[in-house]
Amino acid sequence: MVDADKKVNVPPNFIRNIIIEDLERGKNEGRVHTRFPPEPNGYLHIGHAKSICLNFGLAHEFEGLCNLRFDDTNPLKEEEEYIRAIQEDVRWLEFDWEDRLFFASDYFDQLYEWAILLIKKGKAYVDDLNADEIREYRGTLTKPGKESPYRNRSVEENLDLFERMKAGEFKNGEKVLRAKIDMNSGNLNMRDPVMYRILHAPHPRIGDEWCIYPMYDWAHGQSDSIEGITHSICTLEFEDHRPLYDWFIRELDVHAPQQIEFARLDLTYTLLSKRKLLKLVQDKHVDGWDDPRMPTISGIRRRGYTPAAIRDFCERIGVAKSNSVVEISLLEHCLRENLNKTAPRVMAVLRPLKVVLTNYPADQVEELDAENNPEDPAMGKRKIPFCRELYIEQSDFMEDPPKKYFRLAPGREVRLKHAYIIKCEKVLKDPQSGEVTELHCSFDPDTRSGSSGEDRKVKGTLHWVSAPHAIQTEIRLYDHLFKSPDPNDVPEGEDFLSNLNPDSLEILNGMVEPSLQNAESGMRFQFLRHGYFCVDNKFSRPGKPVFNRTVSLRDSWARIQKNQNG
RNA sequence: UGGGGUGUCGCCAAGCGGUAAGGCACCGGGUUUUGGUCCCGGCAUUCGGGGGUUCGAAUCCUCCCACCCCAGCCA
Repeated sequence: MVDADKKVNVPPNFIRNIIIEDLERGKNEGRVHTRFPPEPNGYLHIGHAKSICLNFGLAHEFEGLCNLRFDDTNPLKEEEEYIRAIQEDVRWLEFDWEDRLFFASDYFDQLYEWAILLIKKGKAYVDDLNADEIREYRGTLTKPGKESPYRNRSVEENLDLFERMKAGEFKNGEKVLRAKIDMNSGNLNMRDPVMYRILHAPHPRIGDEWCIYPMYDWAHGQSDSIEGITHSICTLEFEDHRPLYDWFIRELDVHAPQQIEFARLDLTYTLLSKRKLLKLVQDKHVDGWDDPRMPTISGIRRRGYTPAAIRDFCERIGVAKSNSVVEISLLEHCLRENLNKTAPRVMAVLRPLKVVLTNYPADQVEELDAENNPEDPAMGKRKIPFCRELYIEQSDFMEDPPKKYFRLAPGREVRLKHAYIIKCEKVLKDPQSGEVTELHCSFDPDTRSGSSGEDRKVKGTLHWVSAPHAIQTEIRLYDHLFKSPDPNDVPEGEDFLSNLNPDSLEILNGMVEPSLQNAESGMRFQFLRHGYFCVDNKFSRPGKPVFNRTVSLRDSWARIQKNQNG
């Protein structure tokens, strides 16, 4: 039974429609079984999240199953570390493969037997051509290929040679096993594709057992078949490979999964190529795979993104076949929407400006009530200290303010959030630089929040912290890693590195309210009027949190200024 | 005429012969002790282009155009 509630919440897409049709026709005995098949050669990124959400989401929606399978057919590029990290990331996104963790390497024996079967059927042969020769013989996009001189060896000879390949009698590159299909096909994948290559290299998971390794094209479809996968969902570039996968399945006469291709995710201001992300890591342009500016799952996790926001995003972008580039603003919208409801509000001053309340008793400290989240009263209240000396944001004061500036200026009044209305009486400056160093203000004792005088209205409300109680904290402001919406859009002769945003990280020494003293790694907050921040899981120490800006709040004042300045 | 795909608002994306959903972005207005949130309103006479079929076409036919993928013993 398919849950009707689940159905209405999920927007329609063509893959879902295909599955619904299949189910109506009773295909696959009504089963839906998908899989997420990463290669453990790098960290997962937001593009993989789209595939994860699709595969696990569809399985969940139709009461089916989704496997996690590592396509570990190339020991030269794959590592144990990636296998570990990928599982952590999928789990963090809150998907569960239960006991169905598989590896293509689980199937190497079966694949080997099937290869022998194809040899016996005269559908595969051992080729002595080297890599360059194979390329030459393959022909070009517009020119048909030529048959290898070794193409018509006897079954017996092929069997013997293939066995000796496995036994380690030949060096890397000396021989390959190829499928015998059609050197004239317009589809290059059908021009006798390589099934096995010789690689005298240990496999990160199964060690030295093999010195011949199956190619992805030979391993992938059969792995899906073995697992009883009903819908093999993959990206567009494999569309051309489908006829080959179908050919193998037909020759082997085994369960046929249905491959369906969709367009991979592309995002503005970011790069989603494993190769390029690896380069950023290796060349130290970022602080590892989990740098908060990276689009990797581990990076955005460290940045403070929530699994719910990512899942919501993956649902909203839809699934289709046209190449598309999604604006990063949609991701940020999903994040803000989620964090708005869940993140407790606190006050933090990023760039402090001292304020002295001249008519407030020097030795007095008040404990004021502050709601933790106006969106959710159940989150309760906390106490914040208030006294004669405070810090406000430098940008919340201007000596000569422009029109529509609602903040503090000489002679003007503002409300301090959860506290009193204050009035700027005097501006102190550095005689040398002319820089504003301190403000002397008066406060109106009748206007305390929660008191009868609180309904007096002023234009602006500022956040603040009590100077003697505030905790000095490192605050890291992150921005897009690239300054161009399309990082690959560069002048002739340059590469994406020239589009790196030099201002993607700004480290500040801010002042935060005392309740944040013991905030634990990973905790998320809204810094009032600034944005959402989380406690960094790498640089924080007990009692000494470091905050990452996850995403800023929407800033309509910035927009007004921008429009005013043309 | 190498093969395989895709073209609906600035960005995604529904739609599958009955007269263009929705989200993001953007622009107005209201509420607000976050210039946040929330609320209300605006935003494609038109679906890559030309022909055709039909009472009726984004949806069917036809020709054309643009863009993406494929020549790894990578995945």
